[in-house]
Amino acid sequence: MAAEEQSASIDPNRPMNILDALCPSRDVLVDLADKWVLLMLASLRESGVQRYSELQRSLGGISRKMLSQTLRTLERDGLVLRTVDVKMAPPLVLYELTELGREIAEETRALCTWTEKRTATVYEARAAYDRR
Amino acid sequence: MAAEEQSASIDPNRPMNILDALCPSRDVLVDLADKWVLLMLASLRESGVQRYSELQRSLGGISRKMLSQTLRTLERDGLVLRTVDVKMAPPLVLYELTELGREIAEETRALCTWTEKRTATVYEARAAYDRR
DNA sequence: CGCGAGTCGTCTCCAGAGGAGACCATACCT
DNA sequence: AGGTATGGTCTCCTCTGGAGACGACTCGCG
Repeated sequence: MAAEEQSASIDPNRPMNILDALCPSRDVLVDLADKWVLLMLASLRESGVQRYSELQRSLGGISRKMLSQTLRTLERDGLVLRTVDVKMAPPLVLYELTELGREIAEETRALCTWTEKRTATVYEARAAYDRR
Repeated sequence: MAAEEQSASIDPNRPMNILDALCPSRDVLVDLADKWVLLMLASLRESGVQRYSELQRSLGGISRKMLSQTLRTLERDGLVLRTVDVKMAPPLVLYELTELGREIAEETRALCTWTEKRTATVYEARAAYDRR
């Protein structure tokens, strides 16, 4: 563990401010502001519950390493619930959003739909920029 | 430029799907799903227009390198407008959101406010996870 | 019965991204 | 003259992310 600049503990009197590098909320944002996290939230929001390998096929292009890592981050943050059925072999592992996870997945939905809707516009802007 | 798996050109017939690694929209999402991008959108949304050094002070903890890099990405994507006043010395450089940028900054607002509101809950979830 | 395939991961290796800090030209303030 | 500010770029160096191997187990197929 590095002696890096660590966010202070939560002080109910000081308002949360994402722009402040030392605010605890910055720490949470860092977890969320990630390609795989947003895609995972989207996939689990649509499908309800998925197993490990289903998620891998669903999130096109994700490696097993990032799949495990992202799932554990979200599980630790209380956004994803992991359930193992030990009776099965190979074990059946299921992932689904918690109530908190469903909340944030709802908030990030707009980001995804905007992206899909505006992709063509962004592509045109890029082409125009590159032409200069 | 690597011969990496590149997103295909835009086909109006095929619907956009962020979960597809080859869909052009994935490419746009990758630009947006970034800590500094979300913070920059938030800062410019609040302040309207800011100069380079103001932005650096506003986005707590950002390095000049990432500031320049993020600004150029957003400018290329058509989300940020850069204006230079050459008459000034040292030159006055201003950054502001374009119309497209204001659109996406509006969509990401919910993500930021949710984060600030739910930070305490996430911190509790992390503590509970780490205790096990 | 042996073989390939599927499940749910972990481990190692390597290239690339991100952060820290130096450097630069210019101009203003004291 | 020296310190400060502006808007960057450039060079390190570390850390992260992706590719791919490996593992233990079980099922279906021929």
